[in-house]
Amino acid sequence: MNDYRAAAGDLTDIVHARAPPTSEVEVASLPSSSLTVSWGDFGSISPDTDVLIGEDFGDPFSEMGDPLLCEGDEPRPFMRPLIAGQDEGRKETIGGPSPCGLPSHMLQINAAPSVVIPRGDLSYTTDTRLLMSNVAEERGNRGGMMQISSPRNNSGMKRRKSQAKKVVCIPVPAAANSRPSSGEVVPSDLWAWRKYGQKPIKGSPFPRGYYKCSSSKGCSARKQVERSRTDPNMLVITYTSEHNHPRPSHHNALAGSTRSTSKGNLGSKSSANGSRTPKPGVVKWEEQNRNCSDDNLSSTVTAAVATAVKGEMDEAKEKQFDVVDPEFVGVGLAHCYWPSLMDGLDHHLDDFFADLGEIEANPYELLFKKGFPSGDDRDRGNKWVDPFNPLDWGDENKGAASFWEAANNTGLWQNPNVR
DNA sequence: CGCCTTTGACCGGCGC
DNA sequence: GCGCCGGTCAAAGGCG
Repeated sequence: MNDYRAAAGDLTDIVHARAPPTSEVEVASLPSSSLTVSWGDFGSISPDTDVLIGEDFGDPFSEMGDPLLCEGDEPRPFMRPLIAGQDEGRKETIGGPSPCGLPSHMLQINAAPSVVIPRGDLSYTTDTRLLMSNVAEERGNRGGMMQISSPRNNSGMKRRKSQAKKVVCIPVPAAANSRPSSGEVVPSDLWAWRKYGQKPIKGSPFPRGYYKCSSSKGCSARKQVERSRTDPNMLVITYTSEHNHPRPSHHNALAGSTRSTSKGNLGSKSSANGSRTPKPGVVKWEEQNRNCSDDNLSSTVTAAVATAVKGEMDEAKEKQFDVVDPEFVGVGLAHCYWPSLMDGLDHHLDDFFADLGEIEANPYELLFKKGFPSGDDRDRGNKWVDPFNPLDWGDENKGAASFWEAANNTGLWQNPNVR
């Protein structure tokens, strides 16, 4: 049994562990009620159970309910904050079906230091040095029981700036993986972001993209998007600073958001790496409705905006990282809202996002695609589909279809405020 | 023309 | 003090 140590104390630090199908987690001492454990079904990330342990990612689930909490469900014990003096010693089993009965599952634990001690094949403490050493051992070893994604957070490394951060981990839309090293699709929220930099990150085969809010001049909101260094199927989005302006309306957001083109090869330096991606938001409704009958369409599920970050999937493959099933469709609350948006979609959008609140680092806002055009697809001029148009949910999207089938079967139309 | 991405340069924090 | 590294800037060029 490996004894992995999860350091805590930095918002940006997330321990991403791959657990065996069934593991037992014991709640250890609780210094506060800061621990929440949430089920999250993120689609076909892996056949195994994933475990996310980190400290205070900004608690993206806190106000909106758990994304996998089924409608009508009472908050489950593992979905509420654990309470000191009450939950110590309580054990939870990681594994088996998710609460909503969907096939794969991920358990995310937002943990304060020293509060979770997975048992069985998992073990966490807060010993930073051990974390570091195990990171080195485990990197690239998918056969291990777990992987730790970020060695950065430890008491020995100070943050440059004390900034509030929200970190969200989401699965990489599948077609981004199928896309050769040309680029990586980043699901977007409805803020408008302008990419202002990209840097290779030491220890990771994937670069990190830097984005500024372009909705309003002077807005200091930024986000960083990178792939998890240990699980290339995961995107880690780090939000810093707050928006100093209201959330843009849907259309405004799209208008000011990431540029894109349907041309696969522009012959420019930017196209040389194939990183430009179509922007679904600029596709007119009429086009979308036409496209939904296009069998060749690699359509989008929900992405309002897609931006591109140069990826290194080939390199990842060489390192034997898993590449997710191209049929993968991310599962987030946004999906669960679609049925209610079927009628008068435009009219309801404002309410929709108003309901979502102001939590920008929120998985519900993560808008996934139902497949992404490969370079060839883009060359053929295939359009991306507006996720806000339910008619764009074509049958060819098996991943989305399976999701919706499962969701229908399990009553997954959720109210994110149910908790 | 405005906004976008790309990308090399630059800057500052940090470890040695 | 030096080098590494992450984060940001800004020029260049493309797109609508």
